[in-house]
Amino acid sequence: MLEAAIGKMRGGGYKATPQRTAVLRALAEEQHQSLEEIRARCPGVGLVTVYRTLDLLGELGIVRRLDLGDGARYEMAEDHHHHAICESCGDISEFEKCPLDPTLLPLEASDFEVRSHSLEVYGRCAACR
Amino acid sequence: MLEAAIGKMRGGGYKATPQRTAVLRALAEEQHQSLEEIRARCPGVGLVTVYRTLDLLGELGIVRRLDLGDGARYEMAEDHHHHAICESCGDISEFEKCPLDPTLLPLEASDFEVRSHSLEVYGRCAACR
DNA sequence: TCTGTAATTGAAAGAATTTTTCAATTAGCG
DNA sequence: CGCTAATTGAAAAATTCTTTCAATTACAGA
Repeated sequence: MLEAAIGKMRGGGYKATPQRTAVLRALAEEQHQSLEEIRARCPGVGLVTVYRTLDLLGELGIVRRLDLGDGARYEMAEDHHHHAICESCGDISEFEKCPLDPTLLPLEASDFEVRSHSLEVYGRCAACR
Repeated sequence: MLEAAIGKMRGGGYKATPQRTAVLRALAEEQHQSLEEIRARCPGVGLVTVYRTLDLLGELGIVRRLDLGDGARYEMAEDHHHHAICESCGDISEFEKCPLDPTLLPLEASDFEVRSHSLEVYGRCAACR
């Protein structure tokens, strides 16, 4: 999985530096991390490099940036999924099954070409009820 | 509409100051404004007061904060709607018809109590195609 | 394997955004 | 109309992200 990402970098003409792979490894350890959480997992890498690597991985489609109300978070893009955010404890969980009904999308009719979408569900998780 | 919001403020024990109503009026003029756009519409109101008013209106459910990738934006909560964001020109349009199929939501089964959701659709608008 | 070079790194400075502090002002109750 | 707790805003601080630039390094080609 990391190999695939590293290949994508090299394929794009970018160097696979130790710093970049360290950030990648950090991202692979847990989803939805804040910048400081990522930084804590790759202590040797400078702040600026982390930012730049996240940008690069974002452009390559390897990483996605989230903004769920409490600042920026980052996750490996991997498979299509959505987020369920508990308003009580802040826990973020993922679900794969996409509840979007494409036939209900009125946008194509209005000449808007849909490329992607993101869906966030807010509520209370099992533990908090 | 502004009256309703002002009533909600007073009902919550908050004062309806000229600054707060000025921010409300600014918000009513256009959806998805950045902080500076809002500020430009109520020049007499101090920066801190704008931030605090947006917080307050958010707590009261009158205003919603968005984060669509280019920093914070604010909109009157009003009716349930979603956003279509053009990746080319950045234009944000709204659509009311919710394409969520509730029967596909697998969350209730996992004891997650859904309270609300937000859906953003990314792509290219008619003008940019 | 070695070398040259363009890409990359990171410290420091800067910019942008949001929050805190606190003294002065004011909305609205009685 | 006066009192008081809530509100305001200027200044300073905190936080978050970006730019700059000299030093370092990955890796393509010899």
